[in-house]
Amino acid sequence: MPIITPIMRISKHRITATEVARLAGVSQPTVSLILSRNPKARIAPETRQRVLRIAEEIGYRPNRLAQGLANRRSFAIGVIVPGFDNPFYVSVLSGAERVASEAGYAVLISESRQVDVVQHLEALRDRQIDGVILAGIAASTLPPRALDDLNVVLINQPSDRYSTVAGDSLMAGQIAAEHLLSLGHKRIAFIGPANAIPAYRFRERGFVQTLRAAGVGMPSELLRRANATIADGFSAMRTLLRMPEPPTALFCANDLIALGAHKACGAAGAQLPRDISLLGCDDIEIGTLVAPELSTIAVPQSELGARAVRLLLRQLEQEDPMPPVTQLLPVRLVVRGTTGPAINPAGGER
Amino acid sequence: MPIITPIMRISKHRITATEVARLAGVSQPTVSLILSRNPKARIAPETRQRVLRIAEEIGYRPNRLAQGLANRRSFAIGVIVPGFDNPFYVSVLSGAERVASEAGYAVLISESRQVDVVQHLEALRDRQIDGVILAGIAASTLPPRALDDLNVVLINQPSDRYSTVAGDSLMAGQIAAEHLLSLGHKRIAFIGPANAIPAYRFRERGFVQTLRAAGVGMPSELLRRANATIADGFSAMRTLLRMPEPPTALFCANDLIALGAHKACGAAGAQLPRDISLLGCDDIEIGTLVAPELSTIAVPQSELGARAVRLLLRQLEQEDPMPPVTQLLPVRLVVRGTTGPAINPAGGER
DNA sequence: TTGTAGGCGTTATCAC
DNA sequence: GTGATAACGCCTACAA
Repeated sequence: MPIITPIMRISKHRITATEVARLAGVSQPTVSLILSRNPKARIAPETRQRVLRIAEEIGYRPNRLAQGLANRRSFAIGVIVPGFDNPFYVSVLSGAERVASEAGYAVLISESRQVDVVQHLEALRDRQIDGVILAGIAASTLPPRALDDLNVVLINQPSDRYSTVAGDSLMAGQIAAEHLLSLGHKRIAFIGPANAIPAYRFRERGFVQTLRAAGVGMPSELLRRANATIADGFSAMRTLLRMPEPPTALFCANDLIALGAHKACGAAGAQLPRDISLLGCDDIEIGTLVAPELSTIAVPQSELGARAVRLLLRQLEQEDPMPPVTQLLPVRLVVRGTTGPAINPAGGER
Repeated sequence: MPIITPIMRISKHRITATEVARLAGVSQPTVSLILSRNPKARIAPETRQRVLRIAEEIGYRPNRLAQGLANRRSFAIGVIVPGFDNPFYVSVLSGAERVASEAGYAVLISESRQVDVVQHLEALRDRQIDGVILAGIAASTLPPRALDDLNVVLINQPSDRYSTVAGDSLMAGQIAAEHLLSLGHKRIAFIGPANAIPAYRFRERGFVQTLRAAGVGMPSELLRRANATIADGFSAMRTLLRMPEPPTALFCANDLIALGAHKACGAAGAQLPRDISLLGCDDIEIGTLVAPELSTIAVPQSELGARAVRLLLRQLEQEDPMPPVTQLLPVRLVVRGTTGPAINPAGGER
């Protein structure tokens, strides 16, 4: 143990509050009181100044782990998403990270391909995580107690047990239908996942219901199932294009599917939007990369993440558990290059 | 729902090692010894069994914060990237997360737009982070002591102070040049960032040097500066296309730039690859979305992240600081639709 | 206004 | 083999 000047450190030795206290000639709790806590603590101004100065001088920084242990909280939140291959979740994460880090919270990420969500949750629990944001993972598919005594905010799925931030998926479907109908389309298809996360189901429901209300049915062969990926969108679209009487318009449960469909159209020589109108949902950035650019329903992705964190943090302040709240964010139609007027009003002459 | 034995907790009350010890009739440190540590601990087999059984029964899980405090480490690593708008970093992150979480490490993310890297680093330090992975951020641009006594692995940049995992950028440039040369191109351009992270500079250098070695110079008007984004790639390309004598081939410092260029070609009516050959670098997935698909130099993105974490973990095992190592991963040419033979061998007849 | 005592849940170091 | 005892660095009482 080196005998150096009182203040100098050869690094390595971490600077603790005790250290500061010693140099300031006060007790360690006093330092703690001054440094981190509510300004209600009544401290002699001069003492406060001295402690602050010394802390500053020797570069004291509280150990968050120790704080966590004492406080029984970690000032960290977890964000669980199904995968980063969907830019939607990346944007959500980005928004969440921004707000969280501004508030001094760390963000622990887990990319969970459905199966290991439970393990990730346990790992987060072990770290005394303050809260968890679940995006793209249906809470209802988790084992019953997986989320117990965990502060949770869901993204894009309704729930009466947990707080939720979501884009208005039902409305998205409705807007999509209205757009395609207003263009004169009558033979309209949908591609979306089968047993998937709630947002997709709502988009589908809103879409189909609105069509039906307008007297435009959707024959079952025009309702295609595909996972929410480019590849599956591609093959689903190929199937549609090979039908004797393909649809003149198509709504996809998300942009990835739509981009797959876009590609399939290109490969099959179908002109967008002349031969077929294509509409996605989410408004991920790469939709503007393809030609023609993808028409879509914009969902405020990073805003979802940002709000989810704010909601979570608000829940953390309260000590009595808050009743779950739901924030439904508006979506809006973004018409770009892949939707246009129906050419064959009655269909069938292709 | 299991039978409620006297042991059952009404939740809330966290189960601690002391709890287990009490039930097993041993001391708490003994529990700790049995549960978490090296099997070298000599414990009576029956005691061990009993403790393990009870721990299992009441669902004991060690508090990672407490472990961290005692161990002076957190079993967490930080990953800092400039932004998630470049899919390259997302893939790196994804690879890193996978390996880290398999090893029981948490991943704290920071999306740092250059300015606040230092603050993020301090926040991570406060959390007793075990190590940091820096991707897309030039270590040399950080203030001198920003990385002090931090376990660091850099991605895609050389360093003699820190360990590094990188794609072979020099080679990437060389391969790019050889590919375009072999197609017969003579009038060749490059678009890349000016004062940017090392990888881009090396790609440029390898490219230019190889061209020069082949006797093909690059006039300064064919060397365009642009940030590594789609938008900037777009406008740089537009400038090139408006020249009296545009290049017949083009290499971009990364795929985002190339995709912007791709779009600019589409907008200007230039046919790829007939009028111009376009080559990107990275091989991000969306390069296959556009038509024609983007030719590129593939960099093993998630592998970079995965290896960076493995390297970091290895460094953590060692207690004597390891000398920094550098792993250079091979890159490879991926010819898709945007590169083809030169039409005007001598150039100038366009 | 400040110091003392005790605790958060682990791990490490020793005696026994 | 096992159990006290003492850290780890902070925070919350409560007493002075």
